Amino acid sequence: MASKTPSTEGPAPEGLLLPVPGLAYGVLDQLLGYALRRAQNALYLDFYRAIAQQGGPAEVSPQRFAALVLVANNPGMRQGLLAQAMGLHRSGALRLTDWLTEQGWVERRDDPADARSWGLHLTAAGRRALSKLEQAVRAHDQALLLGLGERGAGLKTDLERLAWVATAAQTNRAG
Amino acid sequence: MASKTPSTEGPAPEGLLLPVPGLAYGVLDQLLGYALRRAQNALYLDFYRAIAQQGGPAEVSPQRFAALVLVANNPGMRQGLLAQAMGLHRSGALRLTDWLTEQGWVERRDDPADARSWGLHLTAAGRRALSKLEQAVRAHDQALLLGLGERGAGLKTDLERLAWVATAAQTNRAG
DNA sequence: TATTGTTATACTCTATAACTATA
DNA sequence: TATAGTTATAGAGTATAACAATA
Repeated sequence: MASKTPSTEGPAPEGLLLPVPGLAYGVLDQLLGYALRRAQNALYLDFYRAIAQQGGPAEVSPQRFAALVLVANNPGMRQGLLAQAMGLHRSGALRLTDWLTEQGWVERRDDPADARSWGLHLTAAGRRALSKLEQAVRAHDQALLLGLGERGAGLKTDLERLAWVATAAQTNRAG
Repeated sequence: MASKTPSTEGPAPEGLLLPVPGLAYGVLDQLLGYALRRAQNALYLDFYRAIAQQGGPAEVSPQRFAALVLVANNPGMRQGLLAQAMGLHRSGALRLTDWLTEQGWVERRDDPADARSWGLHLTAAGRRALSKLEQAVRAHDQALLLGLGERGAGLKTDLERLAWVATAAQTNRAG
């Protein structure tokens, strides 16, 4: 490895990433990966709009939303498991949990099975917040599916398969 | 807007973001957006592997690769245009250009039409580097398409459409 | 000895604001 | 007065390493 292993660096799409008329994109136009990046960028930005518009609290990133959903659906889950599920380091899951706790949405309770661990639980306020957020996110997603027409359903399946293929490629190459 | 407009915040997927067996994902499993995030995450990580494996210089992120391609295909393009094409602030394009220049891949020349601007150009080394990188990236992308079978081609089209739909949704909502 | 969570720190990427020089 | 690029700085997000408590 040339230097520090950039393996887990962040991509961080930012502003709108759209084709600029008159610009030549070369290979990029042919790459599935670039099309994926553009789509992800657009959805990411739209996610915030959807939440803000709905009156939901800003600062709820897709990641924070995902964490809230996971805790809601897996009451008592450990922080470390949250980290694993979200592809984060333990310290990252800590920050995430801190933030959710500061919002009053999540609670750390003692884990009866292991005194080192926390069990994460939604508070009543967390359930209310999630309910609103989930509604907004669902509507947002539905609108996209609608815009895609009949291909929408297949797209989701294809993306899941793509994630699988890319991961398998990694495993093969690494292992 | 509720607070500071998080509009252009970075998502920064990190480690591998895969379904953890036994964990309940709730809505996430139903969301196109989450499937997209997972796919993007997997491809992003695989991109580095593909480049590193091919012997290419590490630290070449998808973004840096894209910038290199853009400069190659639009000789003399201004930094500001690069920023626009990549959804970045001017200062971000500056850093990006600085890095490419440090690698000896890109050169800033005076823009004959506007003394305030630079014209960005690939160096000979840049052309060589791009040639190697492009080969690796193309192979990487091809492997993914292959893994997807007949749905691969359609997927790219669908993603482009999805980006368009999400962007239109934003514009409608904002405007 | 390994694991869970924490703390402190550093690194990367991005944006904002103020500045220079051109237009 | 507006634009291109720069500089300096701040902010969000992540990782690393060392530590305490527990397994």
